Amino acid sequence: MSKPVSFKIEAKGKGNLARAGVISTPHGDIQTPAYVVVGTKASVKSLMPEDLTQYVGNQVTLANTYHLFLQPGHETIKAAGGLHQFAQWQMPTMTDSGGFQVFSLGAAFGKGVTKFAKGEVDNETAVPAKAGLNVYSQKFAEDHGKLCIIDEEGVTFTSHIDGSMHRFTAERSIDIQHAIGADIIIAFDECTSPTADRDYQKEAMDRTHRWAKRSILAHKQNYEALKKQGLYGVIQGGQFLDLRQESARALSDMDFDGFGIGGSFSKDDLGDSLRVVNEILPEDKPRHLLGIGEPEDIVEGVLMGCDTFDCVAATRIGRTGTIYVMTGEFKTTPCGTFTYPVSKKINLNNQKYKTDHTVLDPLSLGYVAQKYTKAYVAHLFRAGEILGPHLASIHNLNFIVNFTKNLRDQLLKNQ
RNA sequence: UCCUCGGUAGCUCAGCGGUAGAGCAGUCGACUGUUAAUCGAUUGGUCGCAGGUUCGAAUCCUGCCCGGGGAG
Repeated sequence: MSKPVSFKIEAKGKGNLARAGVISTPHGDIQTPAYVVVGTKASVKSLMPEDLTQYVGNQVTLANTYHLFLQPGHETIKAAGGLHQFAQWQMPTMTDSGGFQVFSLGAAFGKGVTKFAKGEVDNETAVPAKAGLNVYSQKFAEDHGKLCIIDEEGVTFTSHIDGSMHRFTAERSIDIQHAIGADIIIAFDECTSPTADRDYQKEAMDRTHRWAKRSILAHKQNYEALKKQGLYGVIQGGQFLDLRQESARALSDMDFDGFGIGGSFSKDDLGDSLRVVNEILPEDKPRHLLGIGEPEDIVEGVLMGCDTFDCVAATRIGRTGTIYVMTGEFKTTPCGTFTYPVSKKINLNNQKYKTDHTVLDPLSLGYVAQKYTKAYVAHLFRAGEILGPHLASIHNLNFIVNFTKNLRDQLLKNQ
């Protein structure tokens, strides 16, 4: 039986691990390197799927198992004919397993910790743990300091929506992802905190490996799903390179269709973490870097052998008025493989943009970037008009999708 | 004309004897497998005016000015 998800390399970087390729899925091909747009609740916040195809230009979209399980429920999506049909996502799709919520509702809950260690944890910008929570979840959070608890078998969550209790195991996550029906599904893992020590990273990694084996078994028991969906296993190990390598070796021996590289990183050695992993992973399978996606991180990721990237940054910062703009400068990577445009983030809420009648980004070819002015979009944000977040999100996604595509083009051209 | 309620930050208001606070707006910041149209920080005021009582008044008293409501 041929695999529903396969990967073919078209070009490689010289003196590094970069590669351009094609991931084939039942809903079409993904030309890599590629940026994966995040639509957690089967919705890219504020965008229609038509906006994606017309103005963003992404090839693949990712939803979240935990969120869709809680709302509207995976059975509802299955009854609708699957995620593509339900959300009108007419392109390849992925679902994340819920492993990130083990982190965001667990170790990171209310602490302002992100999966990226950047020096000290800034408690001042931490999201209040109980912000907007229902009384049941508040009680759970008071008792446990978080909304999810891990054990060997899986994870017990209290819903952040209504406080109801739920249990995720490797098998359960796979079952739910089968019902949702994305082309690429991801084994249930534990996204660890960068504040966790080595002992804990090792413990969590080993547990994730055990869950990985169980995920494969669960997947292979569903023949229908096996024909339509590819399964990725997730590398862990945190900031510890030897653990990363151990994780890569363990996962390489398992029958996955591709790999996610997850967990926490330190800003300084993201590249090293990816390199040591991708040197070990089988070359003929796609590698997805989970949740990383600032422009320079993507350059680093591609250079170190990653094929796809998803990140909420573009839509999250866009929704509150920050956009990527190109500076007009270019940088070339030390190996000479890539020359990429230097970008910066500007906050349209700043006073100076009230009267800036230049377009969002004169250097971009994006429709929104060329069509609408900073003064106009700044006005929309001040006025609380929903069109502001909408346009800024489209702009940022278009920027980062093309930024990533440009790296692919360079690999093909320099072949 | 009388009665009554009120006049505190740009706006809406809290404070009612120990020299002022909140929300919003304004200004700035953060955001990396979305608990996020979110979160954080921060600039604004001789408390309508003039007297008085008091060690001390936004707070009590008197007068005046301005606004809402009522009576005639």
